[in-house]
Amino acid sequence: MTARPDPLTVEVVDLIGTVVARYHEEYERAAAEHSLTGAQARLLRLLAMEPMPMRKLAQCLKCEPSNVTGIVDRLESRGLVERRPDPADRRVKLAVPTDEGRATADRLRTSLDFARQPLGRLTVAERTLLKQLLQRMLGVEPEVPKAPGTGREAGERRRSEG
Amino acid sequence: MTARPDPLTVEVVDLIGTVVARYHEEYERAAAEHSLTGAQARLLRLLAMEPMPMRKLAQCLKCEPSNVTGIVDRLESRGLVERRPDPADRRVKLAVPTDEGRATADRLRTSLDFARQPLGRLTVAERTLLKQLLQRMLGVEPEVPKAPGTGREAGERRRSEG
DNA sequence: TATTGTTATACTCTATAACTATA
DNA sequence: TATAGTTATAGAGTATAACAATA
Repeated sequence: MTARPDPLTVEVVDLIGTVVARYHEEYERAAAEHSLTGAQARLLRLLAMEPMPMRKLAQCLKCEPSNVTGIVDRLESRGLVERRPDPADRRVKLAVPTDEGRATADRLRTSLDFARQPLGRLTVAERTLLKQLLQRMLGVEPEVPKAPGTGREAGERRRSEG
Repeated sequence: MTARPDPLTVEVVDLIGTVVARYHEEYERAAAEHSLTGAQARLLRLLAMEPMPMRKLAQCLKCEPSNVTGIVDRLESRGLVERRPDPADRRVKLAVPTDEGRATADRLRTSLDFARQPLGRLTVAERTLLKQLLQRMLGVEPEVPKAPGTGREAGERRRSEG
């Protein structure tokens, strides 16, 4: 019967699944509003933060470099991205957003009000709490571990599944 | 400029983005382990919970009915799913998992240890808290609102640091 | 030789529109 | 007429393999 985790964990996982689904719908919707696919939107947002070589784009997007060629092609044909030679290494092409590309990326971010909409239901205290829980869940170190023992070290482990 | 939300909200949104990315990687990886695509895995898991007509599958998957035809075709050609006529309405075809399909769906669920892995880092109390926060964020009513004030008022704040 | 980016190929997913067989 | 499912079509993303230019 492939034992399931305890009911609480299942509930939380289901909730996370719902969050994931909504996040994606929202992302695709926002991208489509600008006539972009999800992949194009993700690539454009990456470049808006920092221009980079094709190879690095592939790493960031976790896909094969050959795919990046096509996605950048489509963005370039719409005047949102440019390919520039890297003076230091003539094999490398740097993908750089045009001014219009940057503007689109900016509007895209604004459209992504998944940020504010659902989170708006939470108080500041709750958001802080959620942040801490997600950080712990993801194994991310809190940014300011001032005190040596940040609170919950090994003391209160409590796992509940088989 | 397009004013950004406050830094705390941005941080939480970024964390949620990370959760979403990991969830997807994990899902695709688990599906690939069984030589399934993500879409095929999602459809098969739906059917394992409850056989349903093609039309309803499309609604659940939030895609066009014509897509479902192809996905079911591929699963059927591998012997994981069957199409059965609906006695009540001869236009309708019910998609039903075969025994092997059910077994695959079950193994798939087990592979999805995204469930236990990251959540294992949280104590039971933390998981409960996370559940409540996500429910509030998603606007989902807690399932047993016995008492008029369901609890998450101001009384039981419990943060573990900060 | 190794690396960067591209091309060629094949498969899947996706939406749209037109078709069929039922209702 | 309306509905369920399919087919046909086209575009996009994906991985693999082979290739050119450069290192």
